[in-house]
Amino acid sequence: MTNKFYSYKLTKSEEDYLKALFQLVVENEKVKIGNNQLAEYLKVSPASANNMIKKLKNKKLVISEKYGKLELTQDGKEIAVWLVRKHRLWETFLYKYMNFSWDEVHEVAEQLEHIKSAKLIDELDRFMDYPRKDPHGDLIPNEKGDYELVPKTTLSNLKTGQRCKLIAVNDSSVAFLKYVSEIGLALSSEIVVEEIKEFDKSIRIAFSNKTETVSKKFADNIFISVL
Amino acid sequence: MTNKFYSYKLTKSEEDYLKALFQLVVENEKVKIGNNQLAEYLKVSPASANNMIKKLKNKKLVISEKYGKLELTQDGKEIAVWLVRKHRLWETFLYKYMNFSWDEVHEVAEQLEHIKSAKLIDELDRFMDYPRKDPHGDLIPNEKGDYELVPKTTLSNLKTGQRCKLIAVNDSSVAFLKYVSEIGLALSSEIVVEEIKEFDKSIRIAFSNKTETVSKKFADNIFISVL
DNA sequence: AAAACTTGTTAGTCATGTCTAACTTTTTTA
DNA sequence: TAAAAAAGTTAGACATGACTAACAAGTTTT
Repeated sequence: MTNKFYSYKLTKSEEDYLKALFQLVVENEKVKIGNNQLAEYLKVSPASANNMIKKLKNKKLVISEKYGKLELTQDGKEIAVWLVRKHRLWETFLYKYMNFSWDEVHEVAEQLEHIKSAKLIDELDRFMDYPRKDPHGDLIPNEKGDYELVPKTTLSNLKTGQRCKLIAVNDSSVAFLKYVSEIGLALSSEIVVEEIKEFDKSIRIAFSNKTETVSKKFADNIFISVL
Repeated sequence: MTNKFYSYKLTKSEEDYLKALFQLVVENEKVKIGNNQLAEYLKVSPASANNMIKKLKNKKLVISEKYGKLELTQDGKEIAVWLVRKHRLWETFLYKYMNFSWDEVHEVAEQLEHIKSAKLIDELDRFMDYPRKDPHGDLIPNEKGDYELVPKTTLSNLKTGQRCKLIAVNDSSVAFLKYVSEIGLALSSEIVVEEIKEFDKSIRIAFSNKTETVSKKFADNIFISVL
């Protein structure tokens, strides 16, 4: 309750848009994020996104000029980080205590992140002994709102012969997460790039004594650190 | 997810109305619950309640004739019990693991009970080792939807000299719950009725080596079993 | 630089759920 | 039992947040 951001009294939708903007603008470090990209990301029409952006501009959480790129204000950014923190703490809780699998946590955490109670989040953090990473390998911002961006390279950026370690996955698609765990990849898996097919840039990778061929699209969503 | 009631795809509001109806019609065993009582309970206008009742009648969750009393169908009742189960499990979780006090649990549980995930509730139940009572002393319906009503007598029904044990409190007002814990009453407290004032039916009670005088309204919200 | 394409905006509609004000029906009470 | 009070209903307005369709502004392409 005694969280400065609750004075904004945002709706669930407004929160969704702020978090989406943060993930597009800040986490992906894209140069320019426009209205239509935001709409596509949130699976709404461009008109809906435009409409919401107006509201968030009135509330001084978003800045943009007409026909210009979208940006978050300092407050907008802080609220978004707070939402990311809540999302990741809930994911960790579901995974570690509620027996949820990798691919099940996201959907329920999307609901739980909108629960309004600063105390609940602080206590959840304490209860889990202040975890630093969520089940997908992403860093959890602390209670002061400090966030760190892991410089993320994707598997698709590697050359033949390189070795790497899986540090995170893009968690936005259940189908993708299912696929990842089905073929046996997990956090910290060591992967060797055996071959990159000229034709469609699909990649043959080796890990834990097996070999799999994955598409470029798949590899785009696997974040790794080069070994 | 694999809960039969999710096929109804109810909104948060629809769920609130169903739960309210259950608590008025079934738990309080009132003979007749009308539209305006429902409205008052939910703190909405009679028009709003009327509007929602129409929707729930279309969905075959509520039955009533024009100008007649309100009732839940079997499905309506089962959904409401499921909501009560979720609410009470979350209250228990907040109280036992998140260091929430008696008077803090209700508000947050009101939000948490709308989270859609049957798995989460089952796991939460398992995690807490299948608790039977919530922090206010109310019984938690099991996963099959069996619910038990504790025959509730209120403190205000006792005569001078009678002894009783506090088994539950009405959890609908934070101010009330705060008052209860401030004067030192808790679940299982033994109370003796020392005197009932003729003038306003206020009651002097003795418990844990102290004496307090409480109003009739207060005593109406304290549920006890006679010793 | 004009045409074509992409992106952003506006106008108008719809569903949900709230409200007030006015009206009708039922119940109470004098 | 007839008037008054209480309870229930309807009509119409509003806010939120989604949509489609049409249009305007920027960006490429040729």
